Amino acid sequence: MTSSPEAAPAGSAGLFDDVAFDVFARRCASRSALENITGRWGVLVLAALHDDTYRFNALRRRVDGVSEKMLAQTLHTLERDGFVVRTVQRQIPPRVEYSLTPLGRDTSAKLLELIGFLEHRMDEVVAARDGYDSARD
Amino acid sequence: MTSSPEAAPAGSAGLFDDVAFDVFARRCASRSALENITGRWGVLVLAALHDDTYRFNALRRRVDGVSEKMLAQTLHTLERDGFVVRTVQRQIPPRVEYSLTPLGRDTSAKLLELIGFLEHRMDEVVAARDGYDSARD
DNA sequence: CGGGATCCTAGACGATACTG
DNA sequence: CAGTATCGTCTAGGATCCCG
Repeated sequence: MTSSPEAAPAGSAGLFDDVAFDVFARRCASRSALENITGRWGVLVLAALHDDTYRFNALRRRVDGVSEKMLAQTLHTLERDGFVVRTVQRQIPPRVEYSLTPLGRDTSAKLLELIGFLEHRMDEVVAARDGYDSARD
Repeated sequence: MTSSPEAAPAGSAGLFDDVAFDVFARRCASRSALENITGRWGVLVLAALHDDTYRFNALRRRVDGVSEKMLAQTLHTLERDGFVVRTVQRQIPPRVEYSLTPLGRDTSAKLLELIGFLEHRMDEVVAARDGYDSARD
């Protein structure tokens, strides 16, 4: 195996010492990949695509608040990283569908777990916020 | 229990219909909470704190690339949301330790799963990037 | 319908300096 | 050591227009 310039520096393995990538290292490729899937819109797009394939505007409606520009940009990034597949059906009007790769599906499963967990324990978060805020009016 | 203005609009439950929070809703409190834990520095801080308690500057060294300002800001946000605890020991020089609440620990466990999964499959991501980039030089 | 191109602003972010 | 304060930069992100 040749050396990968994007991997973590040799000898600085992070959480898992059996892999060459370390998100804690600033320049490691896994850091940017993590940012892409946990980014503001990345998480939501991946989570949405876990259940269904979506067309652009349907996805835009599903991910409440995303602009056209950011949705397009997010989809490009996720496609480049191998999480999302873009399928074009030439016809009038054009029909473009977005779905997940196997990698994307496994990733979104993890994200869905996180989201489900968070939604189930949001009452604790809300309580913490209330306490924190009222403690310093 | 009184009605919560931050919860998802009634009738618009998202992924999990047994909770009142929906990250897909723009104004739901769970959306901002999700952003706080999956944000650029939030993930890494929570992941770092899963194993150890850290002092400010040690954490700064651990999370490669974070600035003082962003670390302080991230810690404040996570403390407010009830994920992180700040413990001050008055002495000279001052000693301040950051650790996780039970909620924070459960959350970081999920994040660690995601990170581990990603690092283990980064070769697929790297390959996808190579293919994508060479396809349109 | 699916987006690319442009323009613009708010806020994210980093570097530095300073305080207890 | 553990921050806060200030300032400047930069880019994420929104609004708009337009084309196939």
